[in-house]
Amino acid sequence: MEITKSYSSKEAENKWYQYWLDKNFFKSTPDKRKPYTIVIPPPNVTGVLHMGHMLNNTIQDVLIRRARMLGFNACWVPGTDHASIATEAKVVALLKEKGINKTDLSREDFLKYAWEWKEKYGGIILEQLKKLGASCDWDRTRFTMEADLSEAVIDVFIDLYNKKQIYRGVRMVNWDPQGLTAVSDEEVIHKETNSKLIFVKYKIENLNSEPRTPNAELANTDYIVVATTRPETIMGDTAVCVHPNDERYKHLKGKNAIIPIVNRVVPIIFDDYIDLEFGTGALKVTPAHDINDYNLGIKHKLPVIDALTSEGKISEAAGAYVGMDRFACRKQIVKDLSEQGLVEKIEDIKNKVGYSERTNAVIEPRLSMQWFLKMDTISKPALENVLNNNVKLIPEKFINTYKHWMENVHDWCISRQLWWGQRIPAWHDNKGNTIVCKTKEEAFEKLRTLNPELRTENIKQDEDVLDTWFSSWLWPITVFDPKAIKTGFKNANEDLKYYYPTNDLVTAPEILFFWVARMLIAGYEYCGEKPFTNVYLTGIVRDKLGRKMSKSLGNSPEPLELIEKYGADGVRVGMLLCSPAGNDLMFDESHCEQGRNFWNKIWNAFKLINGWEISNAEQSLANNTSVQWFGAKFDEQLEIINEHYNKYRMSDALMATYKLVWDDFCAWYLEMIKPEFVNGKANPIDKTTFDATVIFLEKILTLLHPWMPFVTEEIWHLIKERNEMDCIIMAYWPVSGKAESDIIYKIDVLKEVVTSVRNFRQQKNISPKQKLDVFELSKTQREQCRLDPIAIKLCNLGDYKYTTSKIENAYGFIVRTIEFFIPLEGNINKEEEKIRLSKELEYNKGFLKSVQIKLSNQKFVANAKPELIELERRKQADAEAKIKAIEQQLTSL
RNA sequence: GGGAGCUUAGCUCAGCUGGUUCAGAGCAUCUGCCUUACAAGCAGAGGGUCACUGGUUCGAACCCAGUAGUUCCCA
Repeated sequence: MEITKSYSSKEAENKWYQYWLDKNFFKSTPDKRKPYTIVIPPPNVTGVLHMGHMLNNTIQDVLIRRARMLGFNACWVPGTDHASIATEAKVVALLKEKGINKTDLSREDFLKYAWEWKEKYGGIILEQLKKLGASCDWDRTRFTMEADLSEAVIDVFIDLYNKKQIYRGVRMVNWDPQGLTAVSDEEVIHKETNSKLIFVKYKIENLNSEPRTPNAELANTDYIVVATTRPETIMGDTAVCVHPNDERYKHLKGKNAIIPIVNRVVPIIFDDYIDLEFGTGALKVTPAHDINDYNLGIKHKLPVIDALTSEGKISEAAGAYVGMDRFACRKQIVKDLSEQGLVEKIEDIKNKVGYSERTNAVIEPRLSMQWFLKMDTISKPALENVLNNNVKLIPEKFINTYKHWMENVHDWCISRQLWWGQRIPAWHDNKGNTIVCKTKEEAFEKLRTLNPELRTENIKQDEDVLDTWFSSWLWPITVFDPKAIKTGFKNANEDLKYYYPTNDLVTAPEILFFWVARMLIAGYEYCGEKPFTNVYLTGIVRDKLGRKMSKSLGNSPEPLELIEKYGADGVRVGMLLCSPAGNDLMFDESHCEQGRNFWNKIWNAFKLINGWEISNAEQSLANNTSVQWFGAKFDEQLEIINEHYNKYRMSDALMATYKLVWDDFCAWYLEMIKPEFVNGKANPIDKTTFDATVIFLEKILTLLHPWMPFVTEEIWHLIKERNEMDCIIMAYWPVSGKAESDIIYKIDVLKEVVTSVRNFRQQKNISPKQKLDVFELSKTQREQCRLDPIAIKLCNLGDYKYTTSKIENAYGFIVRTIEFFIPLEGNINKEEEKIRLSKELEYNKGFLKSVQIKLSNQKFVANAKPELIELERRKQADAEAKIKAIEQQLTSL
C-alpha cells in the first residue's frame, strides 16, 4: 500500500471517529459480559470546552477504551446539566439585548425562551468532546431537565419531605444580589480583600446626667466607638454589643446608644461572643445582615431591620439613603459621618469577603424563607463507606478533607429564586397552609381538609426551583432509570441493575462536596448501594505561572485550536504526561508538542517496517535473539504498565508506554533487526523476523490506543487489509506471558557495551562510519556470542573478538565485571586514560568501602534481612573484581 | 482563626515496605551528527546539601518533632 510521507491527523480523526460511530463501537447494552461504566460529570449546558474538560474527559476516555479492550462491556454515559443560575443569566442577558425584561414576562414565556436557547446553543460542548475522541455512548445522552429526570427530582423532593428530611424556614442565606437568588455555602468563594475599617462614634443616651467613672479613660467620652467594614448597614443596627468583662465599657450597663444618621435608640448589650482584641471591642449588631449578629439578635431578643433590598440597595426600612446601591452608600455614609464628626479614624485591613461562584457579586447575608435538606443522618452512609474504603478516593489524601466536611456538614439550602429548573412541588393556600405533592389537584384535595372554603384559584405553587445539584446528585441513577426513584432499586430496569454501581468517576476536587458527596448520599438513600467504586480526582489546570486557567484571565489556550495544531492524539498525550492524580498541572503547550512528536515517531516506525522487502531466507541467530528479547521486554513492561493503571497512576502508565515504544521498540529493537544497505539498496528481511515485528507493532499499538486512538487506528488498518469490524478500538489488550529475565539481562549488558563504544567514538571524535574492533577479555568463548552480530551492527564494528590476555595500546572499558578493549594505535593518550581509569577506580573503591562498612557492622548483620546481606556480599565481590580489573588496566598503561 | 497537603535537577514530576554509590524520569540545555523511518530526528554529555534544624535507627529523600515557604479546604 502507498503510504503518505506524513500522517494527517485531521483527516484520520474525522474519518475514524465517523467510522466508530457508524459501526456502533461506543454503544453498550447489557449482556453477559461484565460491565465497566463511567458517567460523565455533566458539563454545564451553557459551557464550552475548556482545558479542565479536556483533562477530565481524556482520562475518562483512556479508562473506557482500555476497559473495552480488556473485554468489559464498556459504557460511558454523556450528558449535560441545566445549570440554573448560569443558564438563566445567559437567557436574561439575551432577552435584554432584545429589549425584553425578565420581569415583564410570565414564567411560562420565560421558560419558552430558555428552552429555545437551550435547543439552539446548549450542549455545544458535547460536540466538542467528539473532536477529542471521546467514545461515549451518545445514544444515552441525558440532560438533567428532560421530563423524566425532572420527575425523578420532584419525586425525591416529595419523598424526602415525607420522610421529614426537608423543611422550610427563615434562615440567613447567602444572597446573590445580582443573580437574585440564594446560593449554598459551597457556592460562596471567600476572597481576601482590602477593606477599610471605619471607627464610628455612637452617642450614648443620657450619659451626661450620670456620674462619670473616674478610672476608665474612655468613660469620659459621651460616645462609644464601633469599628465596622460595613457602615452602610448602620441603619439596620438594633444594638451595640460589648464583652461583659471589658473594663472599658462596664459603666455602660443598662445604657442605650444612638445610631447615627437615623438617630434610633438601641440598647447596649453584653455578650462574651465579642472579641476583645478586634477593633474597639464594641460591635454594632445588625441581625438582618450578618449571621453572627442574627444569632446574637435571637439570644437578646432584638428586632430585625432589613436595611437592604434583594438587589443590594438600601431599603425603605432603612429610613435613609433609600434606593442607593450598597457600595455607593458605603462611600456616602462615610463622607456624611465624617462631616458630622462621627468618624474617629479609618484603618486599612484585609478581610475575607464572600463572592458568588456564579456571578462574582459580593454575597449578602440575607434572611429569607428557604427550603433545606437535613444532612445529619442522611449523610452517614456516605461518610462511612469512604472511611471503610468501600468507595475509594484517589488520591487518598482527599479522604481527610472529605471526612472533615462530612462530619461538620450543614443543612443544604436547596431552593433557588429562579425559574430555570425543577419547580418545587409545594402548594400554598391563602391561609398559610403548605402541602407538598405532585399536582395541583392533589394539593387541592389535601389543602381542603385544612381549609374547607378553599378554591382552586387560591392555591399557588411555590415560586422557587431546586438547586441544580439537587438534580445532578441523582445522575448515576437517573441516566439509567429515572423511574427507579419511584419503583425502588429492586424493581429498577435492566440498565440500572446492570450498570449500577458504576466503576470510576473522574472529576475535579472542587466539586467533591457539591457533587460527589451528594451522589453518594443519594446512591445509598435510593439504591442502598454506592453509585461508584473509585473516585479519581484530577488536578486543576493552571498556566505556567501557576494561575488557574480562566476565560477572564485570558490565559487559557483554545482547546480546539490545540487539537488543530497538534492533533487530538498529541493533545491527549500532552495533557496526561504531566497530570498526577489530585495534583494541579502546569499546562504548557510544549507538552502537546511532545505528544505530536510521539505520534510522528510511531508513524515513522510503521513506515520503516512497511517499506521492507521480505525474503524466504532463514532467520539469523541475531534476529532470533532480538525478537526473543523484545518479546520478553514487552511482557515485562506490560506488567508494569498494567500495575500503573490499576493504581490509577495515569502519567506513569503513559510514560512507561512512551519509553517502551520510543526507546525499546524504536531505538533498540528496530535498529537491531533493521536490514542493512548494500550498494544503495536495503537488503530484504527474513519473513520470520518480519512477521514477529508486525505482531510487536500491533501489540504496541494496542497499548497506545487508549492514549492515541486515532493514529493507532489509522496504522492498524494500513498494516494489512482487515475485516470491516476488525478495528483496534475493539482489539484485545495484550496478555503478558512470563517475562524471560535472562535475555533481558543479557541485552542490558550488550546495551552498556554499545553505549561504551559510542561514548568512545564521541570522546575521540571518531566518525560513526569508521569501523572499530572490540575485544572481550574472556577465558572461554561464551554462549553469549550470539549477541555479537548485534553489537557489530549497532556500533559499526569491524569485528567482535575474544581475547584471553590484555591488549596493549588499547582503550579499555569495563561493563559489569567484563573487560573490553578497543585497539587504536597511536590514538591513545595514556595520561588521559590514566585519569579516566583512576576516577573510575576511585569511585569503585568508595563503593566497596561503603559496602564493607555495612558488612562489618555487627548490628547490620544482626538486623538486616538475609537476602539483603547476601546482596551486599555479592556487591562486595563484584566491586572487588572490578577494582582488580581497573588496576590491571592501569598498570598495563 | 482551625484543619489538610506540598517543598527532590533550569521546568514538570516519580521515588510504593527505611536497605545497591539512591539521588531518578521526561522536557529543556550543551556537544557531535542532514547515518536513505523519523532534524517533529539520531548519538553522547553536564546538571541536585532531596526546604531548613534536630531526633529515632546499624542505616533516612522516606519515620518523628520543630522552623520557614507555599497551596487548598473550613470559619
